[in-house]
Amino acid sequence: MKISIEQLLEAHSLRKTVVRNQVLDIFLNAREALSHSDIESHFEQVDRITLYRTLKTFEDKGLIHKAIDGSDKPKYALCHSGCDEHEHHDHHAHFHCDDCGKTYCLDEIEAPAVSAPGGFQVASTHLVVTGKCEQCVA
Amino acid sequence: MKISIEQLLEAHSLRKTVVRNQVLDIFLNAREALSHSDIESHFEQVDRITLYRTLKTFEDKGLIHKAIDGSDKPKYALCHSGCDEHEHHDHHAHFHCDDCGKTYCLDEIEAPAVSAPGGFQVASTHLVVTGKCEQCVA
DNA sequence: TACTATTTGAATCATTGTTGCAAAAGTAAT
DNA sequence: ATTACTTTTGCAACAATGATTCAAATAGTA
Repeated sequence: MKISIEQLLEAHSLRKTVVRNQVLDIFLNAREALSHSDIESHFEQVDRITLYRTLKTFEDKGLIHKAIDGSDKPKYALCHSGCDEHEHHDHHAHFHCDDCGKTYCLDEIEAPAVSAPGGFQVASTHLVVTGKCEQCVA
Repeated sequence: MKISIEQLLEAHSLRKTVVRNQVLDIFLNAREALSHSDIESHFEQVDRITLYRTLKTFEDKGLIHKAIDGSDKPKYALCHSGCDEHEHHDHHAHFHCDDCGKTYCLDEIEAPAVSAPGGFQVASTHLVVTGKCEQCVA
């Protein structure tokens, strides 16, 4: 059973627009996290700025999350569920391939809880794993 | 007992220049990881490009390491020891303050070993902790 | 259909980062 | 100290990323 794009937008109280539909479609068909330019190259023509704003909106509303991978440019991936306007609940690790540069969500691996040294107040932890992905190992 | 800047450069077979001395001095006196612009603002006038190259050289040679903190701009901190041209040995976590944006090395906390899913070949792991730092909690 | 709020696209600007080349500075040998 | 050689620096030019402002287009609703 597949979640429709329209349902996703509606569930997060976002208007259904052409750009948002297209961007969500790209995310739904992607197996790795996507950077701004990754998404841009899926389009024949889009306004870069609109894309920035769309990504920001999606992140704010809890449809996608930033995949911290240690690279210079931010990448995004779909949230699974339970994320909304008020809080993200993605605590899985992310894998970054040193060869091809792609980033994958490792949904099975949780970032460990950490007790920070005195004075520091911990809000969340992120685990980044680097190495070679399936394609690049072969 | 203090390690001199000259010794540091010599140990990593780097020429002693004015810019490198100044940049190293800044790192030695910093308690948090520094971004390119952080360092730039310590100078009265430097060439931005020279700074980029200096940081790259220092990282390549194992004097500093990139502190992955989930922010958009890379930050760097001094390596403690044991890092050289061929390999970095910094496996400690990094703390990123959501308020002030500063990033600190958590030398006591190690990134956990991880067994990635089939096909993925793990090279290294990084642990990023976010929250509020001492100053911002107070 | 008409009204209102949101979204989009275009222009403009700021920041970050790279590359090529000539001048300057460091290193080593005479 | 002077010379010769290599590395580093500074400058110019360029590319990519990202934010802001404003008017036109579009979505949602009465």
